[in-house]
Order: sequence, then C-alpha cells, then structure tokens
Amino acid sequence: MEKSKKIPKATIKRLSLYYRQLELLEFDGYRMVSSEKLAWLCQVNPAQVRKDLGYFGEFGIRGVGYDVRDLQREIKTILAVNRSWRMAIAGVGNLGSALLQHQNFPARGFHFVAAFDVDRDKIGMTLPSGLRVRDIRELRQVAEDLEVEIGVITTPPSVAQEVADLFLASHISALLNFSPTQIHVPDCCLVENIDFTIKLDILTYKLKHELDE
Amino acid sequence: MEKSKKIPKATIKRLSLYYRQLELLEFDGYRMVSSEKLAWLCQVNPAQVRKDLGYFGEFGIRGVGYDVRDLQREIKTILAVNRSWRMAIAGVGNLGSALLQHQNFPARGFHFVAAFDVDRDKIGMTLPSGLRVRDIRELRQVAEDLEVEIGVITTPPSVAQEVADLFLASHISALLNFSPTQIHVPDCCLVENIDFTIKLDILTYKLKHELDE
DNA sequence: CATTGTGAACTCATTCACAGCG
DNA sequence: CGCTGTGAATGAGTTCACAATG
Repeated sequence: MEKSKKIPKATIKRLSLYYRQLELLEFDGYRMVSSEKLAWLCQVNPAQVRKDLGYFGEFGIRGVGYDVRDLQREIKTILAVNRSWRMAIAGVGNLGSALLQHQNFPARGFHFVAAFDVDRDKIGMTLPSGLRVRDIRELRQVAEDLEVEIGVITTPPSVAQEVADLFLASHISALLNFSPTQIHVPDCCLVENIDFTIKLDILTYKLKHELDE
Repeated sequence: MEKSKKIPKATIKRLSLYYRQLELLEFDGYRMVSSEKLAWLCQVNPAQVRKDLGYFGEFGIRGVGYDVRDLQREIKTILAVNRSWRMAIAGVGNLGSALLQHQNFPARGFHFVAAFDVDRDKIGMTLPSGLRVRDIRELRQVAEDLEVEIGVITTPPSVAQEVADLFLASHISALLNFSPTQIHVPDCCLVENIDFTIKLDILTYKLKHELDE
C-alpha cells in the first residue's frame, strides 16, 4: 500500500463512481474487472483507477484484475456507506419533497428521520413516507434528540444560512446544501453544495466558447 | 488582459459563484467591491478572484475595486447567460417535476419548452407551468422542431443512456444529467452531471476519516 | 504474460509577492 | 496609498512507464 499521503478529494468522488459501476457489473454477471474496463466505464484513465485504489490498499490480482464483489465491499468500507446514516431535511418544497421520495437514498442507507418547514400549511402534514413535517423552530431540539448526522438544506437561498445555523446548534457535523448560495460554517462542520445553476452556467459557457475555437 | 491561455474549468465554476454574490451585493446596495470581500463571500483566495477575472479582461479599478453592476454584466456575457436558453426535460418524476416548477430557472433565462415521459398516466397531463407532458417517443422530432439547446435527464439510471441517445439524435449539444450514472456521448456533445449520491458519499467518507486524524 | 502497483515526469491550478496604476 | 493585474513559485492531481508478481 502506498504510504498514506494526502488523498485527493477527486479520488473520493471517483470511488463513488467506481462503486456504482461495480454494482452494474455484478448485476450483469461479471466476476472480475480490469482497471482498463472500469476506467472506460467511468470515463477516466486506467492508471487513475489503480492509483485511486492504491491509496487504500492492494485490492487487485496482478495479471487478472479486481474481483467485482470484493472491490465493492472494500469501497463501501472506505466511503463508510456500509452502514446507515440519519438525515434531516429543512425545506419541504418541490425539491425537498422530491428528495424525500427518492428511492435511491434509503436503498443506499441514507434515511430521512425528520423534515422541517416554516409554512403553516405544511407543518403537521404527513408525507408519503409516513414522516410528519415539523415546525422549523423544533429543528435544533429534534435533530439533537433523533441524533441526526447529516442535514439537508432545500430552502430558498435567503434563509439557507439561518437554517445552517440551526443545524449547527444541534451539533450536526455535515450539511448537504441544495440552495444556490454559499453557507458559512466553522471548520468542524463539513458542507457539500449541489448547485444546478452552476452546472447550467458551465454548459452555456462551453456552448458559447466551443464554437469560437 | 492575460494572453489567452487555457482557462481552468474551476474558474468557470467560480465565475458563476461570483455572479450570484454580486447580485446579492447589488441588492444590499453596494456599488463597489474589492477582490478581498468578494473572495471572502465565495470562500476563495483574493488572488484567485483577480486571476479568474484576469483571464477575460481588466474589469477593476486599481486602488478601488470592482463596480458591482459592471462586473455582473461582464460575467453574464462571459458565461453567456445574458440571453435565454431553451431546455427540454426527460423524466417527469418527483425530481423532474420539482425542476419544472423551480422559479430559479426561468428567472435566469433557462426555459423548459418541452417535457417527456414514458408513463401513459403522465403523457398528456398539463403541468402547473402550462406545459403538456409528451410521449418520450416524440422526443427526437419535438426537440428538433422546438430548437432545444439543452437536454435535462431526470429518468431512472437504467434508461438514462437511451434518453441521451434520443437527445443526441435531435442534434442537441448539451446535456444536464441528474441520473446517478455515467452517460457516454461523442465529443461534440457536452455533459454535466449532478449526482447527489456522490456528494453524500463524500460527506460520509469525510465524517469517518476526520475523526481518524 | 497480462495486469497490477507505484515512483517519476508532467500537466494543471492555486497562491504569493510585488510591480503597475488610479 | 490601496487595490488590481500578473509573472514566478509553489502545490496538487494526473498520466506515464515499467518493475513486480500472481
């Protein structure tokens, strides 16, 4: 195993990618896979695959490749997705509702254990999942009581920071922010942003500039 | 202006970020902003802000800073978001519906001009926006007739590639893929992926490993 | 002997440090 | 004098190329 150097963030992203391709490979009946094939599926360089895995151990068999199922298990452990996680969501609008109903999350061990909103008409409502929408003012207390680990923000950007602060007060240490604004948190808290508009801006930029060259 | 070197992709991402902070600054009544302040708001290094802008021109006033409104306009032009764009969406499930209703898109000039699904119960349905859901089999023809520029994929991953191929057949050159799978397209087509599960995996990885150091 | 694992080379991106200028 | 603009220095991440090996 490579001496434990700093692991690029991009490596983690790709492990997640590899993992999903391995699931598909297993489903399709493959038992072994080479770095070349896995790389092709994920649209990366084969050396990249080997190096990424090399940060965490030696999982392959020289001259043969990687055992599809074993490698899945290894990556699951590395990413810590071999257990379940407790999430709470703030903002039960269109997007929030969509996430709450998303089959993919529970299937991967990510469970919403609470949902909050400010809207009086939504508070008290029971969601398709059986979860009851609570008043956002209960967030701090409830998130603490239910031992929520990941807070998901799907509010309008104007209140995203406020909501983040509520999550912080409940000692949550990870936030998934869907609002198109930057939220400021202390170093002890992790934040990942999912911002559609940035992706669209990248597309329009490239659409404009690819013609110009 | 810096000689036109290759522009880092990350620079484009940040321009999008800068732009939104500039909107907020204008809203709050600021007329000028320094690279230091803008950098703080976006959580990047001030030199980074100046270098990013430097790729495209000299927009600042030495000793003073940047004119909030002027810089907005410049970035809008660079990102090509100073015009409107025509989008079509495939997959009118929870997520698709949420995107179709999202206020932010039309506000920024991104307009859905068509929506497609395979589900017989959904086809023909009129959405809150007034848009009628069409049969996915019409995609190629309709996308071409309506001159769709950006295709949005919110189908289950199992059919994402098929749908991408339909979009390609209609000569679309940019795709926004929300399904958690890699889609393969020729070089002439741009793809941006928005994958929630990757972001969650990054959080769980870090949650596990931050404790270990 | 095909394919992994990995140091070394390379490419790309960020930050520094200061000259240039309003 | 303060803040921008940018070459040069540093740092991070990717790819190469080949030795190691099941």
